[in-house]
Amino acid sequence: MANDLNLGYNSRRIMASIRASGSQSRADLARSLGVNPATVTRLTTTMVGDGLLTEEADPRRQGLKGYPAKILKIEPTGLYSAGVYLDPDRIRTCVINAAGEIMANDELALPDRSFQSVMSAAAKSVKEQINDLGLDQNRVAGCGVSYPGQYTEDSLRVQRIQQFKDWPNVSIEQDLLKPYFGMPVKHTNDAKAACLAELYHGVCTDVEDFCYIWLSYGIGGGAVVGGNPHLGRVQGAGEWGGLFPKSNSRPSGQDLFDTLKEACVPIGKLNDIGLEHLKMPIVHSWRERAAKQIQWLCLVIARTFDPKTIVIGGTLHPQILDGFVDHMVLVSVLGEDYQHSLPNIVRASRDDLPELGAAALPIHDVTNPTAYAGKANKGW
Amino acid sequence: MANDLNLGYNSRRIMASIRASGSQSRADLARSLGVNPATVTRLTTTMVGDGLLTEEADPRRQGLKGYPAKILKIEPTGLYSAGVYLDPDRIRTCVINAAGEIMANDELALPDRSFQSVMSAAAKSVKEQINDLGLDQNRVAGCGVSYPGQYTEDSLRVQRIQQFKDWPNVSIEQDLLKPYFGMPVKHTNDAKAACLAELYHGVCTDVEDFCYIWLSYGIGGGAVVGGNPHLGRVQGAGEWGGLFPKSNSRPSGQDLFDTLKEACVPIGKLNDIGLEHLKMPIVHSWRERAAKQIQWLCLVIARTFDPKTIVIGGTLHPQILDGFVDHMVLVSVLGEDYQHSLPNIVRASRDDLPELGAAALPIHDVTNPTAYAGKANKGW
DNA sequence: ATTATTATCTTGCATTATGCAAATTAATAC
DNA sequence: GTATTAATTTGCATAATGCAAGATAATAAT
Repeated sequence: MANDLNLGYNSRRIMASIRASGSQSRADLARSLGVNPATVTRLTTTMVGDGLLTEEADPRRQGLKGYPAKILKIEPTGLYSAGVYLDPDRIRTCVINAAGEIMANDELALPDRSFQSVMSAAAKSVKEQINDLGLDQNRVAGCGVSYPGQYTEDSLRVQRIQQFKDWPNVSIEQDLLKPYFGMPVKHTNDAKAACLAELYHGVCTDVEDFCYIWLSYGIGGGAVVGGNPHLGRVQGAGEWGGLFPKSNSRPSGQDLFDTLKEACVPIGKLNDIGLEHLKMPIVHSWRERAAKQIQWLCLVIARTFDPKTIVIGGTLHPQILDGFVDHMVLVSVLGEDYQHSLPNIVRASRDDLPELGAAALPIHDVTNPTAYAGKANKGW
Repeated sequence: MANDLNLGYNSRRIMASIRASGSQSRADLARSLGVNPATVTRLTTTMVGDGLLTEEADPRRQGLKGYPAKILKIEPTGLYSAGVYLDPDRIRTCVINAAGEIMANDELALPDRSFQSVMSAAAKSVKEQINDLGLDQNRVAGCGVSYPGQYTEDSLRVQRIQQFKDWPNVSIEQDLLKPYFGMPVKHTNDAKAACLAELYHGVCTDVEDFCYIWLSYGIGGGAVVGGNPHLGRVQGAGEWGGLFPKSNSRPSGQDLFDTLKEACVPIGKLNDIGLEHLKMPIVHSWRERAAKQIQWLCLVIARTFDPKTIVIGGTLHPQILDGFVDHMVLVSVLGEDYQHSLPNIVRASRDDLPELGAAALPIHDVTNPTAYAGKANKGW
């Protein structure tokens, strides 16, 4: 399957419903999706046969009348996906299963920054993992690639990433990447990948509309509308960083980095920030100021996208990110004139592994109803 | 038809394609929609038979080889829709055809502000127009209702409008309005209705993703994502007004109104602003300041939704709105650190008739693919 | 003038996905 | 042991589409 795996629209809706609402009986699925029970039976029997779903007894249905429902759950071993995260100075790779569990992962130094070297090294690592795990390549949905940085606008609809300026323009249409990996490859930036990680394996599996605030060296993010990542005209949707002009202080990791440097507290990189730094007054006041800026950003998000949930995550020290969420939870009014209750503001759960979101990209392509690109003959 | 009119998914896609790209041959439709020519033939023949589409000779195809294509256009008389706009002190109603032409309209004073009186009066006016035009009720898709104001959050998902505080909570689910009109009724606020007017009969018929800045007494707006209005958690998506705290000066009609009042230039209502006011220095400086605020808003929109187009419209004096657009066109850089070209920023074309957008609501429901709610069995 | 070429449109047949209704199944309730 | 109940399955009908061959109406070539 996988590469020949071509799930129909309602099969994808079944996958989405189980991911969002958990394991369900066929009857439940039929009710919630508004399709005939017979249809669910037919679709799920092939899906169970293909190893995508598993049947098990319903523990909750003890003592009730009627035919005991058989519960359908997503079979972790039914589908796998590979993920690659490209740091400026290293490559992280992984293979995940359908449950979002890391089956294997690896970290390697960048050979050099040429497109060929980077992609060859990444592909080699991924292929090794698939081999070592003894996976059938047909069960691997594809490989996702993510990287830090925003997109720059070019002629045509081609994008380029700042960290790798000498790369050929990697377009979504012309697949430059597939030759390296020998399977479908999709790519996006780290923040948008983090979005997908939460949508598929994190705190937003049951949320149709949410926004993600991704705090790393820069301030990135993304928006999911109707269960689908919304990218925008120049792939700039949800790139909140631009709301904080670089000439001012801003709630970014680079800003904290610079603040520490000015205060003569030398750190090599963001990850070097430890508990001893968090206790420092200068960091404390930075966190207080940044929290207020994040609050303003949440207000802007609430007034633009008005999402159900706002997720905060990134590579900043977890305690700093936790602090931002705590700040928002303590706030009773989001901002001036904001008459509503706060949207649900939560901490990201899968921002520790940036390659996980990348790996979710092919899964999305293969199993999400909104990504369905088959013949369009919806209903009658 | 109409009330029994139940267009399938691909039939709706055909309507959408013709609306967006203009009259097309069946072959063009088949190519652009990615469906078989035979399918287009079958669907369009019934649609022509139902009077939704008309066939005509293709003038451009003179002198070319091959079977001369027959061009399909939307038949204006194939579908009608009624619209109601509720001002705080008057009711405006209209009936439009499928081409968005006003077939009849009316303006009446509010009898009183009770729900019953307002709805009865509006329904009576609409029914009279349908009768006078001699329309088959089955050709009327329904009635749309719009009104100024934002939604307030209530328990459950019920909304209420400030101007009509004593109204029963009008939910989208439980249809309180249908009994008055005897046909399907949908409602939304004036800004979101204006969005639809541009999407169906204005400057955004070919734009999948756009944002609308609606300037009236207040600052409203909306966002269309993937050809569908995005509403948000508390129907607050695109309500940009909240980005300008009321404690400060803001680019709203009320703010201009107050500015004039302070300068001892008494006007009764927004519509009283005439050319003589536009020449005044105080208005000039207000416009300059407001234009900068609108520019900032465009920057925020570009950094959140990143839409293809931003539409500016409303009930402010047209020259003021034109001025905002002109300001944006002259600006070469949208804002600090904004590296991209500007989104397309245009003047609304259908903001003169607020009831028009309301009338587009039922048309959207009946003909838009994204609003298709039939059995979900998209493709194989 | 006739034939070839071309592109659009249409029709017959096969296929896919689904709904409906009746039948089957496995539990509890009486 | 029989009735009731709810989930699931199966047989049959139906809707929507694709494919391929054919019909149609124009221009181009001979």
